[in-house]
Amino acid sequence: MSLPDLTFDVIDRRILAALQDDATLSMNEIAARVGLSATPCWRRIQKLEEAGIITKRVALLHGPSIAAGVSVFVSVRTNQHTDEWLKRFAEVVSAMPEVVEFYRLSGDIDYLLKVVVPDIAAYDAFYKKLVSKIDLSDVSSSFAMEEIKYTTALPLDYMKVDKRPATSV
Amino acid sequence: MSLPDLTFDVIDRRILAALQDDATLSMNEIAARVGLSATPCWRRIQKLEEAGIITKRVALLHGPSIAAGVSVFVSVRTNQHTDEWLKRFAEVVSAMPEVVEFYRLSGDIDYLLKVVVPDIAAYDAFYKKLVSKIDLSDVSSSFAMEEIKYTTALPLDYMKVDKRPATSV
DNA sequence: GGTGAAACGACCAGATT
DNA sequence: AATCTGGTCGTTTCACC
Repeated sequence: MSLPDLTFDVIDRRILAALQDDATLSMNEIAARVGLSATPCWRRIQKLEEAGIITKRVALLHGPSIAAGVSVFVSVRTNQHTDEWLKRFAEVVSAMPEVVEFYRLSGDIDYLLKVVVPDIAAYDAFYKKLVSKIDLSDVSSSFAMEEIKYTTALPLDYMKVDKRPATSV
Repeated sequence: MSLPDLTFDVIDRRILAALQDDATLSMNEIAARVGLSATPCWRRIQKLEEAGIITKRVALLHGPSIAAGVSVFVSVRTNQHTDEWLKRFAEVVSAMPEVVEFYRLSGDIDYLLKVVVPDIAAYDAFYKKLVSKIDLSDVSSSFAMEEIKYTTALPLDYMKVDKRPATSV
């Protein structure tokens, strides 16, 4: 789903950058940071939310502290390709809380899952649960030995920015 | 980095669940939801932040609207394994804003990157930039055709929970 | 753990540049 | 469009029970 094509200016981009990094900033802090006063800044943020550009605000947790410190990437290949099977597969997998990301891919791997568990034993249990629920022809797992980078901040560098006297959003 | 082992009770878990899902909830809303009044609830959240369990609060954006709608998974195999090379690799890749996740893996693939770009052409440019910066023996890319699930919410199901008196409802 | 209250920030309206 | 001012309302935060 792609939304109505909007145009942004530099200020909008700065606002998004700030909020992507820290959603606890007060209106005054954001306003100061982007070079605006509080009110127009607030209005812009309202619009960005209404337009669905800002989708939600969430707290991020430290995995290891809550027994969710091990990430596993699961590659799935299948020979089943009916709509029926696919629908069920998507539902079953999406419902599992350990699965934090789930994509259909191009290339020789059909699906990729990112799974978060406390340890290898728990992954084994997860794996068994998974394969018991659906028929998968080929599943292969890789453990993340090290998380070198993880960010929820999308690159804003590709945003088309209107140089205009700010008729934005 | 794993933090001092704390014990949680059911209330803490509920608080984390709420905040993982929606960080805009007011103290009163959270308090009501977890069965507590605002102040003790606020104190718990303070502690969870101080302890580093809650790491940050961020806004999530709608990728397609900001020209960041295409995810690519990049598998890297290398024969270089010196600390020197590795350090440089980690630095160079981490500094690229298109790279939103970056792991060292077990198994036959050494590194996995999740890269976000606006389109295939931009990925091609990214790829060229990447390989120009560091020597990589084997790089293979898969495009996400469909994002079936993406959540920043870690599973709380594995948290060890103290059944202690701890609470009144 | 709870209560009450002061301090603060969000939100909105009106007037102005 | 942006800014400023003012005022209300809800929230956060803290001293105290």
